[in-house]
Amino acid sequence: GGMEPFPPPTEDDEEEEDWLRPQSDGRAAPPAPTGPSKSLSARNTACRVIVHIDLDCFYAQVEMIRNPELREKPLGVQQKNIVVTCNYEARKLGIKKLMSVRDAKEKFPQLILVNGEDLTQYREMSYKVTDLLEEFCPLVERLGFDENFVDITEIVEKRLKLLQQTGCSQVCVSGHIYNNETINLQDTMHVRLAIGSRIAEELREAVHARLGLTGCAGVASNKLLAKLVSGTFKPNQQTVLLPESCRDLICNLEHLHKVPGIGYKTTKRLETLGLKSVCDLQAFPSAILEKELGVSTAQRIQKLSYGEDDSPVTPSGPPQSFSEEDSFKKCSSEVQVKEKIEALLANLLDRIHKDGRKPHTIRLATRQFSSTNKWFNRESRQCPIPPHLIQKFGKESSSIISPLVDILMKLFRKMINVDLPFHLTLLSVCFSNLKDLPSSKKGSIGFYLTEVSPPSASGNNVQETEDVSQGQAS
DNA sequence: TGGGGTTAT
DNA sequence: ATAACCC
Repeated sequence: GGMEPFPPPTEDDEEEEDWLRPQSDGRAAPPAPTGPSKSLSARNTACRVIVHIDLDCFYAQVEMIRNPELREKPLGVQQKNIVVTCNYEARKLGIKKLMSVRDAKEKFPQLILVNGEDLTQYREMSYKVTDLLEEFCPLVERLGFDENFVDITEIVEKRLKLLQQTGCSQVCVSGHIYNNETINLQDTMHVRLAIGSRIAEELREAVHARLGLTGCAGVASNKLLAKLVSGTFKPNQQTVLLPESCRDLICNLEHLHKVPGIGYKTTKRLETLGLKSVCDLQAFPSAILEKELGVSTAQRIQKLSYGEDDSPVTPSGPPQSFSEEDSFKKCSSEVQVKEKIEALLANLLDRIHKDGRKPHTIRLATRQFSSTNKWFNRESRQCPIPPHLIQKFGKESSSIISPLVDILMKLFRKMINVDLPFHLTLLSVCFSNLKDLPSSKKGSIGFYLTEVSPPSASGNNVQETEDVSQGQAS
């Protein structure tokens, strides 16, 4: 049959091998050689086909899978006093994301709430989705727990050639076409996007069949557009954007803040300049914009306002950091701080153990109470983890936990003067700078990299974390 | 407003 | 270490 089975079969051909194999580590990859056999997606930015996959009310879906009784009932996922997300039964009743529990109960007192403060289940399901998408194609970039970008240019290219060989002139679109545009078979980009829509359908179907999750997809020629178009038909549907409707999509955005990449701060500054809409930004003199925001941001966001985005789909690979945080009304003694830290640490050590890599940096973050500006006043201190402790990460947590608590308490005292009264509303512990095992195995790639690597400018390439001048919190 | 994440400076 | 961005 014409349908291809799910992981693309390793069938035929020459240079295919190149892109089918993800590098062992996506981000540590050396600068790409610009040879003649460079993959098309990286060479040609104008002709890409990108899918954005956005799971429907992700946390609520995970909870409904865990407890199917909740399926047909209005369900909210609660963190502290907030309903962070809810299923569609609840949305029908007017419950909104990030609504306070008070408002939600007022709207509908029988609303079922489950606590979603522990992200473990969501995180695990999230990576199952990403892993599944990676079976189709190595270029998968995560955005939060519930969104992924997939660069399917190469798959589309392969199917296009197949179609051309068989002389088949029929192309069928899956799902919606933005603005109800019609496909022009003479236009090769139209045909590519149509093929892209079939692949998007297959991705969504695989996610549903294998994991039981539904979601939306957007198909377009870059990440910005794919993301924007994926939301046009909302639960469990998909939409493809043809180039002719690009303007339409971008100009229909009611506000600058809706453009991914233009956040709270830059929206405020743009408003200061008198800009209100995306069209305002398109028409604004670039020289003035550059003076206000700096050349790089100015040029980037002005391109975004035209729907242009040449940023690549960067494979996320394994996480760069592991963190856990807890917020509360009040924490005001060192003893309380220590208790909170111990709880955060226990879960983190478990996660790091399962990951297998070793963190080389540890960070503590706090939020201090302040009546004005309650959000955003976070501070942090970090330091390298002493080498003798790094080794112990794989083993039982019993021997490593108390030295880590000691380090974290030192970092805490560095941030907070404990001789004065304090009032914390959040504590967060983060492990980062993750490395594979010390790995001095002969014959492994690590052997050659560590032994042959040239001396750094400082003349020391071993254990140079340089996070903090003193080496450790003191 | 939660409990996470990323990259750039 | 912070600031911006994303969910």
